[in-house]
Amino acid sequence: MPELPEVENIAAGLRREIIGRPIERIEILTPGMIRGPYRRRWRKTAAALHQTVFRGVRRRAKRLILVTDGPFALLVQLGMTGKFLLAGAGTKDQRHVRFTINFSDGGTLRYIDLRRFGSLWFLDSPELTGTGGRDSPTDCNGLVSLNDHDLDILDEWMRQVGLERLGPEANRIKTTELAGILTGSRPIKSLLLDQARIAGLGNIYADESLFDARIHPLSRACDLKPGNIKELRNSMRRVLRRAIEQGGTTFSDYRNAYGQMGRFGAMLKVYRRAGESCRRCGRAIERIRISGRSSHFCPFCQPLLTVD
DNA sequence: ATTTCATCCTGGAGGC
DNA sequence: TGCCTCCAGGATGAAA
Repeated sequence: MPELPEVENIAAGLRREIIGRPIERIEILTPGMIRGPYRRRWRKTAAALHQTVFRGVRRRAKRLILVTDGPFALLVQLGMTGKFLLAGAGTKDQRHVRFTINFSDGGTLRYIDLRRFGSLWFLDSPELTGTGGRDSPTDCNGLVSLNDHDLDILDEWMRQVGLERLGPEANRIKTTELAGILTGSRPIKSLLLDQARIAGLGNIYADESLFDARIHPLSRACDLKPGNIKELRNSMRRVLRRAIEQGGTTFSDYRNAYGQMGRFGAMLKVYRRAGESCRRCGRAIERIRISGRSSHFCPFCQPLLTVD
C-alpha cells in the first residue's frame, strides 16, 4: 500500500511527535511479523529498548526506520495495509494492532496491519548515537534531506540483517543512473516496480509517472530513447513531490500518523481510472495486466515505444 | 543469473 | 441474506 510519498508523510508525522520521548515499553502482539537475526530473541531485544529515547525517524524507499539511543533501531516495512497511529488518532480502530510503543509520558504509538504483510526488523545501532543517529536538517518542505553519507549508513544497517538491498531513491535519481538501470527487454513498468533497481515506486506512482512521461507501460526498457529517460526521471520526481505535498493517496487503508487521509487520490491521472476519460486527450483509460499487477494508461497519450 | 508466479492475509465490492 | 469470485497500495522464495 504505502509507497514513497505515504511513508514520507508517516515519517514526517512521527518525526514531529516521537523524537525525544522516552520509551516505557514495547509490546509485540504479533511476533510473527518480526524478521531478521533477532527474530528468535525478540522478547529480550524489545526489552532492551525499554527506557531508551527516540533520536530520529528515517525513510529509505518504503522502509521506515525509528532510531533510538539504545542498542537497536526499529525498521518497519508496512506491506499493503500497515499504519502507525499516534494516541488519539483512530482510537475506535482497535483491531489488527500488531505492536504498541508506550511512552513514559503516558502516550502510545500503535502499529496496525490488517493483512499482516508488514514486517518488523531490529537493526544494530552501535555507533549510531553519533552522526547517524541524529536527524538531518529539514528542507523547506519539512523533509529530511538524506545526504549520501546517511544513506550509506542506513544501507549498511539493512545489509547486516539481511534485508534486500535497494536501488537509488526514485525521487532523487539522476538521469544517468536511470539510464544504467533501464536496460534489457522487460517492460518498463516491471522494472520500475523492482526495488533493487529503483526504490520507492509502487503500482500507483509507477503508472502515474509513466503517464506523465508519455511512455506506454509495455515499452521495452531498451527501446527508451535518451529523451524518454530524461522525461521519465523528471516525471517521477514531479509526481512524487506533488504526492508528498498532498499527503499521499488514500483508497481505503492508508492514513498518516495522525489518522488523516491523503489527498492525492483526486489528482490521479490514470491509476484506477480504467474506462474513464483521459484528462489530457479525453479518450478512455485502459487497464492491462503486467507481471501480475494491473497497469493503467492512456493508449493515445502513451504510445508503445519501438525501435524505429 | 534473470525473471515470472504463487503465496502470504483480510475485507470490500459486485454478480447471482 | 448468503455464497461465490475477483480485487487490492508489497515482498519473497521457489520454479522455470
